[in-house]
This record gives sequence, structure tokens and C-alpha cells, in this order.
Amino acid sequence: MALVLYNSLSRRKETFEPLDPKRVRIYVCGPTVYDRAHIGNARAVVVFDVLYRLLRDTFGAEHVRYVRNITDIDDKIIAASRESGEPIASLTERMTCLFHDDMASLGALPPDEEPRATKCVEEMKAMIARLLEKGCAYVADGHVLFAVAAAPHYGELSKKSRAELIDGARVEVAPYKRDPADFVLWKPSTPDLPGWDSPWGRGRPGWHIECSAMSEAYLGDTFDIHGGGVDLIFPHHENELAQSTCAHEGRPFARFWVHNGFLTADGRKMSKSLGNIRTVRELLDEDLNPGLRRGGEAIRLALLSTHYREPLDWTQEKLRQAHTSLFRFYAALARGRRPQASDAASGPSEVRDALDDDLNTPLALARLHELATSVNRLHEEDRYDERERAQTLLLAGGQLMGLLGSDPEEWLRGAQRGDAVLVDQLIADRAAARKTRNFAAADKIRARLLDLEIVLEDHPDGTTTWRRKM
RNA sequence: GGCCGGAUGGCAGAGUGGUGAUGCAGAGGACUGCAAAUCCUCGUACAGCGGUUCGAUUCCGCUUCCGGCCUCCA
Repeated sequence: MALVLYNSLSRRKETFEPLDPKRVRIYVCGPTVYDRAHIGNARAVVVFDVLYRLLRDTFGAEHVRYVRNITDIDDKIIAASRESGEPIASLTERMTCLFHDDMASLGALPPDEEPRATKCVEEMKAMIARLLEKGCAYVADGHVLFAVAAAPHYGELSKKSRAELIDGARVEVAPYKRDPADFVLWKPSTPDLPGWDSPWGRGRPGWHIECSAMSEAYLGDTFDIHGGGVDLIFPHHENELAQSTCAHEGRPFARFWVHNGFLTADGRKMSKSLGNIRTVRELLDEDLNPGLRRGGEAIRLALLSTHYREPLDWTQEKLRQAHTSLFRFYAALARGRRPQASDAASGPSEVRDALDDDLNTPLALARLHELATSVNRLHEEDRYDERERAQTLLLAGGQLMGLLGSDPEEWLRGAQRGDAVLVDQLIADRAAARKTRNFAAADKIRARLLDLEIVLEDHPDGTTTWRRKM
């Protein structure tokens, strides 16, 4: 089955065929580094990480180029720096590192390129100059503005008509704009603000030009997929599309626009005023299994348990259920001898098919659960060869989604808070007690270990294993 | 006000014009010295009202409710 993606531009699912299968190109809007990543930021990163993995799996890792920018110059950054007194360069550098840490703990692969806006100002200036040349932009009051009138298809991505845009305007229109919908390409900076010299005076770039310039620099005029959150469709992506298309003399920009749905926390939009912003760090810190860094995997699974285009309401219960699912998967993988990751070829077709259908991760996860059930049943029926095959499929399916990468036994045992040698000794003592049918002593050992949050599991073959209490 | 999206069993969450999602929780059974895990069985879910159809949760229309965007936001 071929990969099908919902294209926001056409508002329908389309079969994805890259322009050049040897060079699949995807651009995703990255973070503005002024604060720690929250769970909504994480959703976008994780969703496109799954797409990236799927593309790599389909076209070959060396044939996919994934670019995700870092916005390190922006009014929010300036404001944050002023508030805390931390210099901008230090703030953005620190937040970039923290972002990398957080995303790594969610199992997200780094993109192939991660350009920073401040390193691409020359490219932005060049593009602005081209837009001015072509008459798609004008200088007014120290600003360079994009003239929406020059973009005949303006509104085609967000499906907004010009009239609607004017009607809906809730913000006072700057007097120097020719058209209320015109937007800033370059704005003046005062001496105390970061700025770059330009033909239009010392200033800094507008937000939208950044992605247009960087996608052009790294992926060319036309590329395959442009991703981001739905909230970016307007105005950010609409403006990018207009700019790039004008700068490229009408040649197509992104062929597929892919947008992930919004995330709410306990039913409400996350906002500073409501105080319900959940950062990735904070969720990792309240790890369900302290000591072993694996909470990120449960967060990842929770984010993938809803289809990416649907709204997702983040709750503690959802995270708990994700953790329970992981337990089920790892317990199935831990039965008998563990399968090797290298066996994992391309992932089981049931999982592939689900992901190929517009990244249906909830269905793919359901398929993993079915595989886990079949592993367990085959194990009970002593059909070990078949069980191992099912385990390999389960592992491969999980890894296609960036899950199940830990050693199953380690995952189940969690942090070795107790001394593993001591646990083994106690298990041996208990086995001896059971042999003489001294069940009181045996149960005492079970209780003692349970106090240490260690659960013993007796198996039909007489062996006993242990794991951390869930 | 304009534009978009959604409403599925106790909860989460796929999907489909006519039998089964899947997981969690719950009930019963098997297994177990106890336990845990696991397996098996169990729920007359598709917001409301009309329409199309032999048949609609699935298609169309209307209503109600919820969310997002229109301003910085993933």
C-alpha cells in the first residue's frame, strides 16, 4: 500500500509521490527558542518524527532530507530576554539545547538540517530584495512589506477570502500598509535591539520570511512536504506560500501541506494566564517509573494514541494508559528469549498499512496490541517459534513508530533501587521455603519485596522472575 | 460575525453503507499453595430530528453542543 497523506491545500487525502524518490524533501516549522518546550510543541515534533521515520523506511534513510528551523530572533525572545535580563544569545542557546534534550527523551530523531534564523539573515535579505524587484513588496516607514495584492492566490491555503480577512481583522491596521493584509518582511530595530544592516536600514526580519528563505536554501524552490501545527496555517503558512511563490516566479512551493491538530490540557487551551502549560520537562520529571529514563516513551505513545489531525486533550489518565500499554508490549517482548532488533525488517504489514493511511497511529497501536495478544497466546500454547516470530513483528512495528527501543527486561525491572543480587538471593530463599511447603515464610519474602515495589511472578516451569510494580 | 473541524460503549480511541476495532476500567471463567501476569467469555456504542437507500453510526440536510482559526502560538 502506498503512503497517503491528507493535504491541507486540497483538503483531501492524496497518494504521496515525491518529486524525486532519491531526494525526498520535508520542511517543518521548528520552535521559537524563548521558553521550554511544552507538550503541544512536542506533539508536532513527534508526529513529524513518525512521518520522517516512515519516509526513511519507504525511500531509504539516505534519500530523505528533513529540515526543521530554529527561530532564534523574534519579539517573544526579545521580551523574554528583557524580563529575565539574560542576554539573547545565551537564552536562545540554552533553550535550543534544552529543546534538543526534551525531544531526544521523546525518542524523536534529530532533523538532517536545523538552520537557525540568525545564521540565514543574508538569505532572507536576498529574498526580500528579489520580492522588491518583482514588485511584490514595498518599503514604507522603515518597513518592508509584502503586497498581498501581488499574490493572486492569497488565501488558498487557509481558504480565506480577502473580504473575510478584512472583516475578521481584530487588530488595528498599521497606517503605512497599503492593504490591511500586507505583512512585514523586514522591520526596523532601534540601537538597543538586535539588528542587521540592510538596504532598508538597520533592522530584523519578519517571522514568515525566515521559513521561506531557509526552505529555499536547503530544499530548493519546490519541495515535497511542509509541516506544522494547524494554528500555523494562517497567517504563517499562507504568507510563506505567497512570498515563496512570488519569489520563485509562480513555481510551486510545498506540494503537500501537512498539519497536526491542536492540543488542549484538561479540556482547555494551554495558556500562561490559565497556568495550565505542561512542559515536557515537567512531565518527564513526574516520571511514572523514576530512575529509568523511559517516561518520554509513555509521553510519545500518549501523543500517538490520537490521530494527528484530531484535537488531543492531554490528561494524566491518557499518560497512565499509555504507560499501561507499554507495560503490555514490553511484557510480551520479554517472554522467553528476546528477539533481536536486527530481525526487524520493515515492520509488519498491518502496522505499515495503518501508518501508510495518513499516519493512522491509533490503528497501528491497536495492531501492536493484537500482536502482543498473539505473542502471549502462542507462549501459553508453547509454540515458541511462532511466538518469536510474533515478537519480532511486534518489535519491528513499534520501532517503525519510534517505540519499544528499550531492553524489555530492563524496562520491566525499572530502576534497580534494590540490590539485584539481594533480590535473587531472596527469590532463592523463597524457592527453598516453597519446596518444603513453608508458605508462610515464602509469603513473607513476597511481602518484603513488595515493600520495595518489586513484584514476583511464578511461572509454570518453576522459575520466578521479578519486575517493578507498575 | 466569518472560516474550519468534531460529537462513537464507564473512559480513551479507530473504522465502516449490511458480521469483530483496539486498549483501559468492570463482571465471570481458566491457570496459581498464595499472588501477579496471561489466556478465554461478556457490553444491544455510534448527539438529536428529517431525507436518500432493501438497509445508515457510516451519504445528504437541519438542529443542539464542543473545539480551533480569523492576533503571537505546535
